[in-house]
Amino acid sequence: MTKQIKLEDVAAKAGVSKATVSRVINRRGYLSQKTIMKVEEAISALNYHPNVIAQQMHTQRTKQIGIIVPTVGTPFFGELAAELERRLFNKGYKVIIGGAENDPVKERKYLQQLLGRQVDGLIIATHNANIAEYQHANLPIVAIDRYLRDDIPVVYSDNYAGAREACQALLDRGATRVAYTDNLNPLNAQDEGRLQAYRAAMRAAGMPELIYPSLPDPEAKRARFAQLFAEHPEVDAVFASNDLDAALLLDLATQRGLRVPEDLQIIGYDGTKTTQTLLPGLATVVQPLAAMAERTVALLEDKINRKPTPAKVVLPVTLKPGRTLRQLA
Amino acid sequence: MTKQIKLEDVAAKAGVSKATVSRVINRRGYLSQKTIMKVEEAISALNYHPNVIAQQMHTQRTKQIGIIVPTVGTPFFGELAAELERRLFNKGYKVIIGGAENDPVKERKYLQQLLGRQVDGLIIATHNANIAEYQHANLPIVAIDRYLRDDIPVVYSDNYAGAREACQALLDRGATRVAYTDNLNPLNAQDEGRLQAYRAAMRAAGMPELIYPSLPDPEAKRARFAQLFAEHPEVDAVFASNDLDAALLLDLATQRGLRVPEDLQIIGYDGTKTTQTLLPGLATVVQPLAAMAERTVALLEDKINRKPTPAKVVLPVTLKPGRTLRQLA
DNA sequence: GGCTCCTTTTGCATCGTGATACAATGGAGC
DNA sequence: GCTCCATTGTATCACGATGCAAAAGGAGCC
Repeated sequence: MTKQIKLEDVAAKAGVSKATVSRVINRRGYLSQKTIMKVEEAISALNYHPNVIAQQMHTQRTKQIGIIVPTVGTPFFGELAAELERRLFNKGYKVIIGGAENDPVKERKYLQQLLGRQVDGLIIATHNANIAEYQHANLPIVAIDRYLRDDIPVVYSDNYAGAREACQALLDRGATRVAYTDNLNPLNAQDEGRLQAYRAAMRAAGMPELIYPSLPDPEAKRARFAQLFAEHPEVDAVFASNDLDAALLLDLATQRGLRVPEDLQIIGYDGTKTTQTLLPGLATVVQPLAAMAERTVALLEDKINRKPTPAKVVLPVTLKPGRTLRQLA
Repeated sequence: MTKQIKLEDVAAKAGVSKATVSRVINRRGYLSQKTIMKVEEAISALNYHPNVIAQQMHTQRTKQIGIIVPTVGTPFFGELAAELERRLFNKGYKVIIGGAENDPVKERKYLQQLLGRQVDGLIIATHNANIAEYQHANLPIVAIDRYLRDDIPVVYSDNYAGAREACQALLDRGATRVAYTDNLNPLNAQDEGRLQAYRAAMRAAGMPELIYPSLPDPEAKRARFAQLFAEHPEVDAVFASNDLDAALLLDLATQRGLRVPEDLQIIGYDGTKTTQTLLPGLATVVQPLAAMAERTVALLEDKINRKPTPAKVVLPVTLKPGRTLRQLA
C-alpha cells in the first residue's frame, strides 16, 4: 500500500547493518543484548515483516503446496482439502488451492504455473483428462484416488471392498433389482473398482446390471435419474457412487411416492461429515478422509525429502447403515 | 527434484543470449522467426518453466490472494471459497487458502506470514476474535460478513431482512412459539443482525424469546439442542441461523416423534447448493454466494489498484420455502 | 606497545528474472 | 561506400534477505 519497509529501513532506524538485523531476526551468531533491543524496537516501530519472496528466492523453497481438486464447494473435496490444509499448516506449509472444475484447460494452466517452482510439492485429487504436464513434472507429487505415473504414489480407499459391501448390504436386506449410478469417467481408475464390484455382485446374485451415469449438469442428472424409475419400476434398491446422488435419488423417489426403505433401499458413498449432519439417516460407505489426508501429507513429505515411497496406499472403508436400508431379516 | 533449469540453460542450449530468450518468452522487441523456433525448441526440450519466485521478486507482485475462512470443509465456506477462487483465477490470481478453524492463534500465524508480501491482497471471512494484526495490516483487504476496520470494505448479505422474513414466514404459518439457535459470538456484528431481527419479530408478535447457542462441539451442540425440546415442549417453530443446525434440529425432532411441519416448523439459513441437494425440502434463507464473491473480488481489485471503495456492500437474500414449513393458511 | 583471543559487527556476493542502454552485426537498397 | 533497419549480444542494475569471510572492537597478558 504505502511504503514497503525492508530490512534496510530497519537497519537504518536501529543504526546497525542489514546483516545484524537479519541475525537478530534469526537469532544466529554473537549478539549483544543492546543491539537485540535496538533492532527489535525498530522492527515493531516500523511494523516490519520480512519479505517472504526474497526469503524464498534465497532458499529456493516456497513452503507452499499446491492442491488441485475438482472444487472445494462439494462436501468430499471440501473436507478433504480442509484435512490436508490443517496438516500441511502444522508442518509449516501454506496451501495454494486450485479448483479444476472438470476443466482440463484450467487444470493445465494451474500446472504450468505451479511448475515454475511456485510450490514445493503438489497434491492432485482431480478426475480429469490425462494431462501431459503430469508426465514431465519435475516436482514431488502425490495423487489421491487416481493413477498418474509410475513414480507418483496414489492414496485411495478400498473402492472395490466398499462397493462390494454396499451391494451386499442391499442384497442381504432382500433387494431384488439393484441399480448403480456413477460418474462414468473412464479415466478414473479407482472408481472403476466400484463399478467392477457392482458388476461382480450382480453376476453372483444372478441379477441384471442397471447402470446410470451421473451427469455433471444438475438438471440433466435429475432427468437421467428420473428415467431410471420410469424405465425400471422393478428396481427396489440403488447404490449411488456418492452421497449427493443418493440424496437426489431419495428426493426423486419420495416425489414419486415411493417409500424408503420399504419400496426402495438407497445406499450412498463417501460419508462426509456434512452429509452425515444433513442426512443422518442415509446409509453410506464412509471413506476415511482424515487417514487419507494424513497418509497423503506424509508421502508428500517423503517425496520432498527424497525418501523412497510406496507406489500406492489403500485404506479401509466403513459401511454405515441407516434408515434408507431395511432392517436385516 | 533434479537440476533446476534456468533461463541461462535455455540460452546455452539454443545458442543465443539470455536477453534473447527473455525476449522470445515475453515477445518483446525484434525477433526473427528462426530464433523464436530455436528458443522454443530448447524450452520444451529442457522442459523449462520460468522461476516464478524470481519473477515475483522482480515485479514485486505475487499474483496470489490469501483467503482466510473458518474451514472449507463446510458447505457455506467451501462454496464461497470455490466461487472466489474461480473468479480470482480468471483474473490471473492464485489462491492461498487458510482454515482458521476458530483458532485465533492459527489465524494470527497466517496473517503474520501473509503480511510479508506473500499475497497481493487478502479476503477475510472468519468470525474469530479481533486480531491485532488486522489493525496495522498494510495490505489490500476485503472482509466478508464482518467489520474489521474503517478502511476495510465489508461484503455481506442482508442478515436483518433475511431473519425478519424467516420469522415472518413461521408466524404467517401459525407458529405460536419460535425458538432461535445461533453461534452467539459477540464479535460477529452481522450475525447480530439476525438476532436483532428475531428479537424484534418476537416483540412485535408478543412472544417470548427462546435463544439457544450453537456450540462448536458437535456432541455438545446436539445435547444443547435436545434441551430445547425438553425444556420447551410448547415450541412449534425453530429458526436456525444455519442449515447444518436446521438439519440437526430436524433429526432431533424426528427422533422425538415430532412431525415436521405439522408439530414443528423449521427454517434454516444459508441455502447453499450442497444443502439444497442433500435436503431439498428444507426451508431456508438463501444467501447470494455468487454475488457476494463477485463483489468481493471486484472490491479487492479496486483496493489493489488504489481506487476508492465503499465501506460496505449489502446484498439481498431470498426466502426459499420448503416442506419444513406448513402450507400458508 | 604488541600480541592473541574472543565477541560483535559489517561488506559483499548470491539467488533468477526482467528492464534498459548501448554496441555490434548483417543485409538491403541506392 | 553509404544509410537504414532488423536482429542479436553484452553489460549492468534492481528486487530483499541471507550467510560467509573479513574486519573491527575490546579484554587480557607478557
